[in-house]
Amino acid sequence: MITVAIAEDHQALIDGIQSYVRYEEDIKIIGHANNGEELLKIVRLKQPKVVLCDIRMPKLDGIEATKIILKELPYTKIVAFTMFDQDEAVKQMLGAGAHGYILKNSSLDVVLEAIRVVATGKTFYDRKLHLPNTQKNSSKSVLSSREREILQLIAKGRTSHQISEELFIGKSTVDTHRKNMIRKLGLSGAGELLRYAVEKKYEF
Amino acid sequence: MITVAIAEDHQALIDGIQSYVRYEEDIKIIGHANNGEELLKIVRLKQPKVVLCDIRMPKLDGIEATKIILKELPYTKIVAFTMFDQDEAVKQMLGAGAHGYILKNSSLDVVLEAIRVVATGKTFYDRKLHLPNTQKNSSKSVLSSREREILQLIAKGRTSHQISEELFIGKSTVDTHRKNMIRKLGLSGAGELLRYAVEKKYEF
DNA sequence: AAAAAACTAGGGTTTTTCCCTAAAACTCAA
DNA sequence: TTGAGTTTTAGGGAAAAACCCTAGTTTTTT
Repeated sequence: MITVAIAEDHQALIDGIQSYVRYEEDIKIIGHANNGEELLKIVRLKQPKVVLCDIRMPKLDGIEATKIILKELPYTKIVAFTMFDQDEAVKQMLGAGAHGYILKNSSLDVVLEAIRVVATGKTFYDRKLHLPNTQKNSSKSVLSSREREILQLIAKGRTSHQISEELFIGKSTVDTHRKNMIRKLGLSGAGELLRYAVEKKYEF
Repeated sequence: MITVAIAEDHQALIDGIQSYVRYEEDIKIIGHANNGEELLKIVRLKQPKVVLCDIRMPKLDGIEATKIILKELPYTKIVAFTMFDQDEAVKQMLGAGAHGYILKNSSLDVVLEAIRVVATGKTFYDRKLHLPNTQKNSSKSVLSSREREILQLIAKGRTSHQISEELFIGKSTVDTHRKNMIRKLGLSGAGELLRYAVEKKYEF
């Protein structure tokens, strides 16, 4: 029997998972929390084999919670369950010691699979995830890494001139990158690119 | 029998809801989509009585989708189902004609309740929601309604010139509004305003 | 080694924003 | 109802930013 605790901001999703798991004979959900602090209490008390854990949570986020849990109870297996498919989020969560990483836009079957896999001591990464191998993926993306770097700054509302100063390159260079990105992405104008940049930060 | 379509970015949540609703005799989920465009197709084809709709979705957001659906099929009841408990999101969704608004951190029982209530023609607002007093809030807002209207268009990446044509006013007028908003919000430059506009649309 | 892609950049043109000023319309309270 | 304050409207010119064309250098891929 695999005992599981869920930490998840959205009660609706917890309810859904519980309903879905109810008739699985090998998995039992022994507790759930809506924030990181609650999760810690539950884990200390009930010592689940697997923790399913959102990254964005009130009070204590999933990354910090993971570190604390693994320090206190190193045999706990932790699966990150989140909407973020971003370099930083994945990197930090894995850095904290998570054993699996699945995305909320995957089906609940993937969740069950992940729980079963990490329970055996193996790791599990969502097939939709495209960035643990940071090297290869950067080349597959439409935008080059330099372009993405510049896009990050554009997303903050910076102008080409400001960006050129931050990156120690010429304004014209930033302009060129900007132009290329607009072309690659099929956009028209600086405004649309900025909009794209801000929205894509959260990986729609 | 209440027929329901779900539009939701996160497949995991759709699976959960479907599992949860399976044994409810009066509610039947006849389709689900992971983005706004898919939702439109399903709604046109199957004409559900109730649509459960996330705000943030790829391709077409919940607000735009709601407007389109209600124009084509005015008897459809739409419930916004989202993580955002923010003025702007609620206001816009209700402005688009939504009949209910529930939060993802409420339990799935609330979802069922909302579906049943709006199906009878009534409206349903999550108890956790704390801003239906639209009058007071809009006057309390820093920006005037015209300014917010323009900010909407700025958020789409439009230039002052484009906005002036859409609103049938002079470019200089849009410029002035833009300048006043930058001042009121304590920002510097068009880029930061655009960033603000895109982010604050859903108040992340 | 050649080809392709990425990164760099200058200079000139066009577009957009920014700034100052100001009038008409509307709002709300004295 | 008068008057002060706010909102919406707008012009013209200066400044800034973006856009376009071209092109050399470096890096990566084939």
